[in-house]
Amino acid sequence: MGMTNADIAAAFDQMADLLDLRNANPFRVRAYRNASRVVGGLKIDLAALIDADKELPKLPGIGADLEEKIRQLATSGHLPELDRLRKQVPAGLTDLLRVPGLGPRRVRVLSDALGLHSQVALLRAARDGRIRELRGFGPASEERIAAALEAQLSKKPRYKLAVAAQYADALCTYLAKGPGVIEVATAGSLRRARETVGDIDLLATAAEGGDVVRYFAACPDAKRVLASGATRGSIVLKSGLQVDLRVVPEESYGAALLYFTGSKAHNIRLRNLALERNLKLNEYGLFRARGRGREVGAVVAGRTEESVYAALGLPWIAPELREDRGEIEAARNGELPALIERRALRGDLHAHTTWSDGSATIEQMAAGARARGLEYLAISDHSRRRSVANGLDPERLARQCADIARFNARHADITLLTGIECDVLDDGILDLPDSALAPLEVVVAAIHSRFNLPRQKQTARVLAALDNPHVRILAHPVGRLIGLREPYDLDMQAVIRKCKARAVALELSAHPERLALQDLYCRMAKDEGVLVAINSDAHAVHEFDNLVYGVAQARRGWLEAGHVLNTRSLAQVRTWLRERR
DNA sequence: GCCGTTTTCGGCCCGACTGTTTTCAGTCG
Repeated sequence: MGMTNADIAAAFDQMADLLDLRNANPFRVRAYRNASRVVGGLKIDLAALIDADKELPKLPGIGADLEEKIRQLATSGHLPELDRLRKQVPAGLTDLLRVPGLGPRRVRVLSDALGLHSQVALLRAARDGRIRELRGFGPASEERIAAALEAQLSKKPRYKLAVAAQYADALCTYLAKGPGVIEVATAGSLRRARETVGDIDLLATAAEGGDVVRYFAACPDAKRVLASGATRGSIVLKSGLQVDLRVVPEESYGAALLYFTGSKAHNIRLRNLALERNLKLNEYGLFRARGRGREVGAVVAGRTEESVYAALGLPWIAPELREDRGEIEAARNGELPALIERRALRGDLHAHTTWSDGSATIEQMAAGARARGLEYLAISDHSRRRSVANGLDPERLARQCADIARFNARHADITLLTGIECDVLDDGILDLPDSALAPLEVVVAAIHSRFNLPRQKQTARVLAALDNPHVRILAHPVGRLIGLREPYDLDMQAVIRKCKARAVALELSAHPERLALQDLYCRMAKDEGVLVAINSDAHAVHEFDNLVYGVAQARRGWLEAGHVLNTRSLAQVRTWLRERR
């Protein structure tokens, strides 16, 4: 039936939406949302396991009932209960849940009182002034709904990590000069280094919060102020990016940073751990629980993140791991990975020059790499099929190799490796003949055409390319461009197994538009014993700076330095590159 | 719907802000 984990997760999410709208038990709704997240974050392919008649592993938050529903989905592609619910709830109503400020209760009011079942109809009603008459709504709500819909219908994008990081840096500098501000930090998905960021979360410490929030709201780049209170403020920048600020006293810094960094699922796990120890965790600290309700006792921890984790019996957990994908268990068992850091990278195995579509010469790129602490750099320009990129044919490639040899003879502070980013043609044949590839040190295979082949054909094409004995690295394996082009349809499990069999490394492109391998595939590669190469794919000198984002993505994928090819010394990398299987 | 070395029933994370109220529900993160 071809049900992927993502399909199953989507079905559970729809169940949650529909149950929410039908006013079901909120904990039941949460169980479905939780299950959706768990299934969506799995490395193993559930449908494949069921197909092969194997036992499903015990998954947290998935009991007998949800396991049975997973089986139904995997075998039939349908969930009878979901189909039933769909008939009971007007189509389109779940779209209204996506409107900021609207939850299940208010959507139900809109549906019952005005028969509104779509965002377009809702916008019309808001403009006609029909919303303000409803119980629980007013002129301000109507205004906000109209504004949110207009923004949403014209699509509110998520921002690439590298872009959001620039706004965050500027705001941190501004905030640090605020009244009574002691410390400023970024939190949220930005600190967890997710590949895209929906909004920016900032944290500041100060004795008096209200002044800081007012100073924040008056920031020159703010277009609109959404909220402004004694400890929290929220603004929209001129670029459309939303920024939330939280201000806490110094002694709560660690607890607040933890709380504001998330993820939500990670926080809930921590709060449950606290409850088990008769403690209570909130953004102000970890406290002894006293009786029921909101009353709390003496503070146990909170000044630093480390102190809170320690009081819960855990070592500090890196933000990139905080997704409730097993990091709590790993921490408890002392099995947290020693995550790779940027300084562990000793080289870069994919970069371009003016020989194809790069903007800098071989000499300039080498100097830029050296200035950023790299000891070696592979020059891998495009192959001839990329004619728009001035791709290299065998004759030009041979001349470039001679150039590189001359460079290496003259320079001792960095070593260049000869290479190519070679196009994979339609049936998995490479763009250059073996005679041209054989003398090279690094052949990076890449797909730049026919992205919409069906899954089976695309996979066969990639597997065939991997059978070429000269291929050592598979470039940006899913071809996606964040926000521009979806990943092409590929059986990554099969590709990773083939890489293992052929001793080919998978590239994690640090280019901000790509940032692929995605985190889940990094973990898959690690589990299968396939090396990852974190490469810049730099077309200009400053693009070596992107390597830090590649490293961040690798950290989200639980990778240690030992799992990454270009943390090795030049001699070790050359040995590895020469190996054939 | 899940979960359990005190439990197979009765819990389920927790607080801030807003708008619409006249003390609080709904939404959000």
